[in-house]
Amino acid sequence: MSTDSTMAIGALARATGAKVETIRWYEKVGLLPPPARSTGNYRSYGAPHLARLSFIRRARELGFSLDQVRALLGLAGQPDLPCGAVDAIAREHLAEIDRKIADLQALRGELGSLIDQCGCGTVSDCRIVEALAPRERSPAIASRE
Amino acid sequence: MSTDSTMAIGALARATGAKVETIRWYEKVGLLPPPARSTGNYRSYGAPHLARLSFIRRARELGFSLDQVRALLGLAGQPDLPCGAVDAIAREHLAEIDRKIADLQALRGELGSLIDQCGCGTVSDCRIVEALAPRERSPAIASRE
DNA sequence: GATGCACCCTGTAGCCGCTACAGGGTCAAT
DNA sequence: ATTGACCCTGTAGCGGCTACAGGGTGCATC
Repeated sequence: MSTDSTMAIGALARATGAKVETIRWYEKVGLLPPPARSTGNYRSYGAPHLARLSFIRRARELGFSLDQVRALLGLAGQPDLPCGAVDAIAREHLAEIDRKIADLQALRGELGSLIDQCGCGTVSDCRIVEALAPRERSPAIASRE
Repeated sequence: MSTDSTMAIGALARATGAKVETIRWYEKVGLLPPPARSTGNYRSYGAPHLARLSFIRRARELGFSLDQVRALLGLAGQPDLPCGAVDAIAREHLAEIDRKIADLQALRGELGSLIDQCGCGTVSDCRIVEALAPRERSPAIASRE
């Protein structure tokens, strides 16, 4: 049949949206198994590689770390286990996302109110600089060397 | 007077909450000017350094990049300029924070609904794995090699 | 058969913002 | 004299790639 679905690294990259260098790097760090090589020493990928790399890409898009991806891949290969472990990884990641959102929102609030207070005169009476640099270069402190 | 406010690197670290290595690194990348040295070649910091490092720390806490901090420090040293440039840096940073928040919230939504759909049976019918790995290891694709 | 071009290979260095050593020197107190 | 806390320089590592340099391969075209 003509469905001899092997491809070189560039085709795999196009099929998954990953960059060629990224694929090689995933191989180096053990996320993708080393594929067979052609006569000219080219990497030759089949459908399982495509599936695995797609998995990795999707998990990365969801923000999982490579260590988490590794764990998920390990679990995905054992379909008879209860999926509590998968759930735990996902929930932990969700909690971290929530933490990051909260941090950024706090930041946003602080920064936003600083910007709102800026009357846009000169730097010397800019609230932003003032809030950052308490008395820097003011005679009271800076001149005492 | 006893207010000879020079200090070694450790004291500066304690005063600002930065780590000693971080301070040396800031010097290396040009954020902090190289201070005077004591007889034993110890760095000797004064009040201007303290103020400058405090500025850096606060800006970093607000999430500015080191390049942005550099720009802000440059502007802060010229008090007679209009503060529009400061404002611009801050607004750009704010916009980026907003972008990150939006990205994370989208992520959170996706991941949250995946987790909600997990009936917590076995891995093989886990929605999370399923969503990540479309048909990986299923006979339809994986076995065709 | 020579040329061109797209693709592939390995290996190394760089990005950000630190952090963590290793292997020494200095200083004050005991 | 010795301890111990501090300081110094220099290098390597983190995550997750990205970007070269300097070559080899494979196929089409003249």
